[in-house]
Amino acid sequence: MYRIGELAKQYDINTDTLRYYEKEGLLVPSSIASNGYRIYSSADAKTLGVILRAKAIGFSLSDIKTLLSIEVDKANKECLDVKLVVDDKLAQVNAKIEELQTFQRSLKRLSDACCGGHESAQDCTILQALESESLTILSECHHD
Amino acid sequence: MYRIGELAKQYDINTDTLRYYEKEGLLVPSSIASNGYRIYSSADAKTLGVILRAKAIGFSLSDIKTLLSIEVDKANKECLDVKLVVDDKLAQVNAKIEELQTFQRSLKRLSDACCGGHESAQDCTILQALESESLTILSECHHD
DNA sequence: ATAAACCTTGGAGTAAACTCTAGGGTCAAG
DNA sequence: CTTGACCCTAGAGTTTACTCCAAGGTTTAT
Repeated sequence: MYRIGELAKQYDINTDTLRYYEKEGLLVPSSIASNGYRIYSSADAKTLGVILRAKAIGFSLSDIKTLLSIEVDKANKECLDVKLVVDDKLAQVNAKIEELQTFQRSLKRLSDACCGGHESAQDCTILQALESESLTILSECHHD
Repeated sequence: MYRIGELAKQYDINTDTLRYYEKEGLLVPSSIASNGYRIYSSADAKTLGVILRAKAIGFSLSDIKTLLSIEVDKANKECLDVKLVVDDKLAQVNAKIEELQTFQRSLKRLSDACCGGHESAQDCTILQALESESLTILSECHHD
């Protein structure tokens, strides 16, 4: 049994974070002492471990809430239910990566076209590209 | 010369966005009519074009502000100044991509290890991985 | 004269995941 | 009996880039 400060220290997080997780329904302490203090059981601590690990992998608190709801009703859930959450997240991550790679290509093309020297920025190709309506430097040429 | 609604329509954005850009110091209309209406010049419109293109590439409004401040003082700036902004952004994007690729690998390993079938989630490898303190499934084995 | 369409300001609301503050109660040690 | 460390609640603040709202002034057309 731990008080909020003990649990927070153990997992190196803020006590406010724990109160926040409670408000969000992620981790409700299993009991409240007569003085109003939150009391966390070892099972609560274990759940916190799951939350923190899932967060480290990149799940949002909302994803984690779904995962935990499956966890508590494991017996009546299928592997499929769990895998769907993971695969959905994977699709989101893949989409985000592709979006960023598009930015990356644009930036690289911009950077490569610029001498980056002590010449006046008056004729800088980067500024010209941003001023030009066609953004020729950035457009990928899919035609030959 | 355009009124706020005309300029917004021309670039297919909200008038509130223009007022927001003004508040942020990105695009201040070159004059105000006697009735208090904002009046945008063609130069203002051109600047808005730059802002919107830079945004499409992935620059934040704060990045764009830096870029614009260089732009207005081009003559006294060097290519280097411009390139530094772009390269800095490129480094941020690269870092973000790598972070996401780590998530991607973790998620893929999690997903691949799960049958995803109608079996009970009781023995689901994904849930087991999240419950396990070692996260063995997720850890990359750099040793042989 | 009046309605529609435009403009103004100031301020609130949105998502995400906390973090911090104010003001106060609880508990153990000296 | 008071000091310090801990706990409580409610609510505001953080970041980014807007979007929406209320309450009102202006312009244009009928």
